[in-house]
Amino acid sequence: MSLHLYDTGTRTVRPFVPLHEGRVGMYVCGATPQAAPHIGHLRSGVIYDVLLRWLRRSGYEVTFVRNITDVDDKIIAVAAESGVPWFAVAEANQRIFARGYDLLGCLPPTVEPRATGHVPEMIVLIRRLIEAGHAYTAAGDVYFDVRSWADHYGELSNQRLENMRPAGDTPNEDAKRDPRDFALWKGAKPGEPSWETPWGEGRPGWHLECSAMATKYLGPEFDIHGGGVDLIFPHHENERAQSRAAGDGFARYWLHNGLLTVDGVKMSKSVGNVVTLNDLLERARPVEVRYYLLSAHYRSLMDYTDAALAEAVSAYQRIEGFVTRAAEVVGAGDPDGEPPEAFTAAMDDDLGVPQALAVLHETVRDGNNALASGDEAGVAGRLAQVRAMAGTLGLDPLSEPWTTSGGDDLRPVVDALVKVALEQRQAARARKDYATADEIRDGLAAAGIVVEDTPHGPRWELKRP
RNA sequence: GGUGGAGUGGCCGAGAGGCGAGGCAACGGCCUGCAAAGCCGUGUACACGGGUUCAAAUCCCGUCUCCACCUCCA
Repeated sequence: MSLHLYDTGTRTVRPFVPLHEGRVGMYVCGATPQAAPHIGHLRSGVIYDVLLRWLRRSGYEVTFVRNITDVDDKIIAVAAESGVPWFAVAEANQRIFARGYDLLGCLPPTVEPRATGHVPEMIVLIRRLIEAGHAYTAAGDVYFDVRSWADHYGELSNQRLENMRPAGDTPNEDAKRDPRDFALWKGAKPGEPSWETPWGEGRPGWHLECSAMATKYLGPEFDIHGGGVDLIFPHHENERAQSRAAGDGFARYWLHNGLLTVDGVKMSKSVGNVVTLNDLLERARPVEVRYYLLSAHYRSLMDYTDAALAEAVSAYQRIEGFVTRAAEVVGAGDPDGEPPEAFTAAMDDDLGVPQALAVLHETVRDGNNALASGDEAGVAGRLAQVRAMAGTLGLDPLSEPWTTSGGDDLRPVVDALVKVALEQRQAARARKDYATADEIRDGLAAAGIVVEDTPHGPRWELKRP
């Protein structure tokens, strides 16, 4: 079976066939950096990172575009409140987003375009829409005329025009031909950032930028467009309307990830239940947070609790424990081996990461059995499979960025010291002086070193916080 | 009112007509001087009520509860 993906546009899982053989163009709606990211944003980042890795592993050359909406109403509002320029608000928060993605092991996009850098492309798109009769100017703004596209408007979100409420995206509602028309371009207001256009000074409407940037970097028609389910309407519906009304094919597959709630409620500032990456990092390492964010299917609603995160930590450490012990016996081996067929089948089935993780855990169990029975060929085989699977998900304990942790240079030094102590402990054990043996182990434990006895002799690890 | 989704064992969480995904926790056992890690075993799980079927968590009808979106959203 080849890759199948759920497409919001058709509301079915269908075979993925790229527009150009061997190549994939993928656009994901990234951040509006009006504030620091919460874990919902990061879940989205990790999900599309896994899709990117899986596409590449499947042999596609992927162009991955993730935008930054660096000017919008909220950024302007935050700027006004805090007395900081709007671009400083966007820039500062953008950096925190980038750090969060990096910390969780997300590969960088091919290009990360910003709305403010693409005003010329937006102007061209607006002109095309006006010429085609799908947009008009009114009261200094430019609007998309939804009734001129009535046969198609609502196709993505499966809604009918007559059931839609007014857009309410401008103080000039009366100037619109239809209350459901949405702004392509907003006329300048005093004190707000603006750019010059043939229709006057102003700034982009929210949806226009994504159409302009996606087609600039991926062409008029491209393969995948992703984002959170909350973007289906109006954002993606409007993007689709603009681009298709202008004559572009636009996205062929629409993917939407489920949201992440906290104690059953969507995160929002007004509820005061926003959980940030830093909150999670007090309870788990970044790779464990990543494992947690992948533990539910990408389209499922996920409810965050501290207990669920703690379970993910234990589950990940089971994988890590096997990989570490196996590598000590047979060496790290090749990180890019072939994953088992069941894993590939799970991933091909609309990115069935939870099932893929089940295959991974089963392989870990087999590997642990091989380890216990001294079957080194078995260990090496399982280790290669586990690393291939984990690596595909960005979770391989022996691959970047999870290998290098602080103080690694000191590891050989500590190892030599611990070995001396362990030799003394072994000697004590040999003469059945268990009081002394346990004293040595307790002493090491107090220094943060955990000792385990294995068939191959004692081994040690730094105790995890 | 419109649209979409969810309810699965103590917990998380897949699956979508027929062998009990997987993990976490718990209990029993094995291994161990003890421990840790690991392994083996232990569960009459599918919101409720009907129906279809040889067979339903899965399909159909009805009901309840919850969530999201319907122009701020990932």
